[in-house]
Formats: sequence, structure tokens, C-alpha cells
Amino acid sequence: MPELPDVAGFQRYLQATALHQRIRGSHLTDRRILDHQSPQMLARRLKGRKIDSARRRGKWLFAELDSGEALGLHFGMSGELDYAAQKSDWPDHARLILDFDSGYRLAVISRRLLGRTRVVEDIGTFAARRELGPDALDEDLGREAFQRRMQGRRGSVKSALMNQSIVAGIGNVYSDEILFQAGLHPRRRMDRLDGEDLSNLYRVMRRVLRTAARFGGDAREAPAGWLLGGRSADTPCPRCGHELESGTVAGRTAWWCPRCQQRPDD
DNA sequence: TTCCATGTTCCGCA
DNA sequence: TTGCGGAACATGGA
Repeated sequence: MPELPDVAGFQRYLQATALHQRIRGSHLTDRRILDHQSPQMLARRLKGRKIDSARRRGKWLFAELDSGEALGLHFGMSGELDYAAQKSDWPDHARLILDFDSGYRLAVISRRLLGRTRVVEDIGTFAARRELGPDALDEDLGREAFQRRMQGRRGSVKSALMNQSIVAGIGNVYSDEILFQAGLHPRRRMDRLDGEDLSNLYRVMRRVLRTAARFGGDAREAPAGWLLGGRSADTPCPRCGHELESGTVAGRTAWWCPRCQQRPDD
């Protein structure tokens, strides 16, 4: 599930639950979710700390600690957070559990173990090392900067949108949504887009992600006319009623409306 | 049982 | 050299 809007929901969840409590200790149930860090190092840098705030960059969520460091969380394809009393059972597939001195705990769930976590000294340095581009909703990412970063690509517009080093936060589902609302076919090559296409794409990207971040990515909350949630052959295009098409684009299953979205070679 | 999944990384190729 | 597409990864659900 977790793309930018979902992680924005996790960020709000973390802020509403786990701030300003002392971390008494942590449990790591599977070290495979660690991102180049030893279990001992992780535990040592968490113990005794408090979470001051939560920040997001792309699909990464950072719990900022009172030590100045931050616990980075990436949810992979199937991750979430669960905050509850310590006496309640850990949820299935809980990989990291933080026990607070308040008697509550925060569990990081990663079903398919594709999520990653580690304590980082500095978020900016970490992001740079991983070649993470600016967050897709970054205030400083204006239309011109977006166009500059997107230009000169040879592949499909969908693969460019999902490329985290160009702009961070967009995955398979939201790239489909953005392209649908922008009227662009996911297979359209980047070098066939003109300035107006890119300008429109930027506008739509910001609108879609801002709106979706507000409802935390829950498809059931999506406004009428969105593609989100209707990713199957059974559901018609929410705008024109035409049957949706799907196919592999940039290594993933894309859905689009053949009537509303221009042909790739147009 | 087989296939597919909302993510990232690595490899081979152009 | 750079960038792109595809495979691999791990696990569970349809």
C-alpha cells in the first residue's frame, strides 16, 4: 500500500500517538528489515530516547529523536504502524516494537519484509546517499524545477514518475492515478512530451497527491472520478465508462482508460 | 497450486 | 558513462 499519501497517513498516526514518551526498549523480531545497521546499534540508539516529531520524505517516514538522530522507516509493499497498550498482543508480522514508559508500544509491521528501518544521524545526508529526489509535495519543488528534473528522459512517463531520484513518493498506483487525470498514456515516452504536457503533469501530480494525502491514501475515500481502487477489468473508466486496459509498463502492472488517455505515440 | 502484489536493488544491454 | 527494463527478493492472499 504505502506510497506518499499512505505514508502521510502514517506520519499523522505517529504524531497523534507516539510523541514525547521515553523509549524504554525495543524488540527486533527479524533483522532482515534492518538497513545496513546491526541490531545492537539500532537498540542502543533508540533506548532512552523520545520521539519529538515525525517527518516524511517520499515513502520514507522519519521519527525524529531527542538525540538529534532519526528512526527511518520504509514500509516496502505492505507495511504499517500499530500503537497499542504493551499488554496487548503484538500484531502479526510486527518486525520492530518500541516500548514506551507510558505503558504503550508502537509496532512496525512489514508483512513481506520488503520494508527497511535504521537510525540515521542526518535525514538530508541519508537521502542524498540513497539518491532520493525532492519529495513530490516539497514546497520548494516548483513547476520549473519539476520540468527540469523530468526532461531528457528516454523511457516511459510512468517510469519517470516512479523514479524516486527524480521526485520521491510516487509508486505504481499513484502514477496510474496521476496519468489518468492528466490524460496521458502510461507508455507515452518522456521525449514525446512538450512543455505544456509537463506543466499539466506537474499540476495534476500536486493536486492528486495533496488530495490523497489528506485522506491518507484510503481508496474508499477517493473523490468520484478517480481511478484509484478501480484497478480491475470489472470496473469501467470512472469518467467515460469505457472498459479499462492494463499492461506491463516499467515492470509493473499499469491500468489506464484507452479513451481518456492519449495513445502512446500521439 | 499457481500467480500476483501498492517497493527497491542489481544486472545486462543499448 | 548513463539510463532503462527486467529479474530477484520474501511472504501471503486470491
